[in-house]
Amino acid sequence: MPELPEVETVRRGLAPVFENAQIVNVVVNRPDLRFPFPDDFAQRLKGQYVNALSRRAKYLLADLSNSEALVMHLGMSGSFRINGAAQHVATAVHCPDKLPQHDHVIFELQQTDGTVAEVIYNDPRRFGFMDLVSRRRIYESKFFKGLGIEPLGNELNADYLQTLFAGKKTNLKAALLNQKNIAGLGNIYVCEALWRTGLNPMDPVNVICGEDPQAQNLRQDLCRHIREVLSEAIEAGGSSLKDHSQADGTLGYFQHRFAVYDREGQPCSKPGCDGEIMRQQQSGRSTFYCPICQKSRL
DNA sequence: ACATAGACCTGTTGGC
DNA sequence: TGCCAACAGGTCTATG
Repeated sequence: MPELPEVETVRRGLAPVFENAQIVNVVVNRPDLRFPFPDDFAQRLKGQYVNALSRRAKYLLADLSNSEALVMHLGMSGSFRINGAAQHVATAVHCPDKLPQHDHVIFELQQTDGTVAEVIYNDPRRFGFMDLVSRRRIYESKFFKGLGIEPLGNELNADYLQTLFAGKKTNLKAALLNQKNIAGLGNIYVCEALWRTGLNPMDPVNVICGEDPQAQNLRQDLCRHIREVLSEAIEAGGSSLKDHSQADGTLGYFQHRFAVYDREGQPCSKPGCDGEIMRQQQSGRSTFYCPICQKSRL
């Protein structure tokens, strides 16, 4: 589930139960996810208050009262759900003799009104991970050091792309996926942003570099479309592939608005374009694009 | 410096 | 129905 809009959706869903709550218990059901849990993970969390739940790129950050931060990444298949008492019963009735698969971490969070909420991290593929990092030095930590700019902030603009891409030959798809350039985009939203801009994913980044007006416009358009597609997706509660849901169980619906992603063979929806969406592998991952309105500029 | 392939995992889907 | 290959929202490493 997790590119920037999905992680932001998760953050918004979890913030009400995490923020200002006290972590009264943590259950860890295995020694590792993608990486081993840090030493004394549960003990270090127990008793802490959560001051804020924020996001950087595809990471969630819980600021703790002991000045550590809980860093969480969802990998490919990580998700959270919040268990109220009622839902607990419902689960028990539904599958009485079976524990839910892949529930790896359970946070018990005491709310300011005294009730306790359970937040459960589930991750079938275990590409996600959690760590504890000093809050003050978090941006020097291995996860955040070298991470590129936030695409929704002011730093993403035509000049930034010119500086970043000038003289490079990397293809546009790879450059936008590279978290060192812009942090938070993933396979879906890169494909969508390039389609909106009419850029060919296989073209080198220098097709949008230079001082001529057309290149400048393309850079501006790309920035604008990146921001737009991410904002619209956040607005829609993210994209729910498979049966993936938000923390409260509702589904995001941006997947219904994909123009190219997972639409191989379907007609291009750009007005006046009669192209058909193609799929092509780029460094091992599927790229979706319209060969007509995303023609190469070389 | 950069591109590509492979690795890490499990689950789902589509073809035969 | 069963089996098998291909594929999946991410990122890290090794190799050319």
